Amino acid sequence: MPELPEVEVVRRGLEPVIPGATVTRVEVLDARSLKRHRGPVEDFCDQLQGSVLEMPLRRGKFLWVPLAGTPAALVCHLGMSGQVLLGEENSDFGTQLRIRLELETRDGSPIVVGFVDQRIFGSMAIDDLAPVGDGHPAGWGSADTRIPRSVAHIARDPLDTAFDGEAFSRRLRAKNTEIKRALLDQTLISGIGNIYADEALWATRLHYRAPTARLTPSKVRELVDAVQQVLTKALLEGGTSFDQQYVNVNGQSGYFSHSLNAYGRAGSSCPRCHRIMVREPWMNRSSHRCPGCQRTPRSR
DNA sequence: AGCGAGCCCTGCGCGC
DNA sequence: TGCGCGCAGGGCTCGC
Repeated sequence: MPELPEVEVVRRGLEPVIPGATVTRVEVLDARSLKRHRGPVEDFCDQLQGSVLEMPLRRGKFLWVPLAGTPAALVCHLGMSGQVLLGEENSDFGTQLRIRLELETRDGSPIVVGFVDQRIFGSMAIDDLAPVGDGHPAGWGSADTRIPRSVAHIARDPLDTAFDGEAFSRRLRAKNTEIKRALLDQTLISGIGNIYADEALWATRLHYRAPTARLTPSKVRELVDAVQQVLTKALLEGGTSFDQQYVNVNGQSGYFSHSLNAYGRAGSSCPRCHRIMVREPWMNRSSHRCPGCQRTPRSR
């Protein structure tokens, strides 16, 4: 479940059960899901085993859970197809289960966390926590001002209370690149992926190749507003799911796919101007736009 | 600095 | 039925 709303849905699902829980057993079924863990599999297991978990935090698409009384956290990225599922001792998480954690919650009940990942682009890791530079909470979820080393380069996301829209605008307009590239640059603004980039660009009538240097401050403000709106709405609807691949911690799909205006709508008419929308190859992926209201920018 | 390509992977739906 | 192809919501590294 890759973009910000989907990851936040997962974080919220973990919120009621994770804080205060003790890890009683760690099972790594596929070591490839630890590719970002610096160290051997045993080291990951040993560090987690017996740890008490704190409130999960999220910045952009990264999720982490500080380990109580230590300067370390369990870091999780879902990649393209990762899921974090809650279950019981006898729950069947299927053949794509990569990591299994048995916990005892703070009220003493047993619970199992399954990390399921079809494509194994996602990962779990134990990583060191270091203070963020600005003194604000490091992410969404708790007041903790420490961030995992491997997440420190990720910019604050547009739903973060410490997100600085003016600073983003300045950095964006100073760049010599195209707007969709910039929206997907997680070191500039985080949490946005292919779906919500296409949605925000449609909402503001911008072509994905529009040069960032030509955007006015007010256009950037409009774009940031659109991004915040689409992420917030998607979150309220439980995220975007096209299939069983993208689900919350209970395996349920979100409803936002019904609200998409651009992504996946090639061949359908634009909800605004009724021209037929197109899908175009872009950066080994796809971009969706309306040829009527998102005109090709003049060449530089 | 920015960009394109390639890589990490599995599985689905499609056309032949 | 089977095969090959293109496709999929991410991120990182490399060489130019």
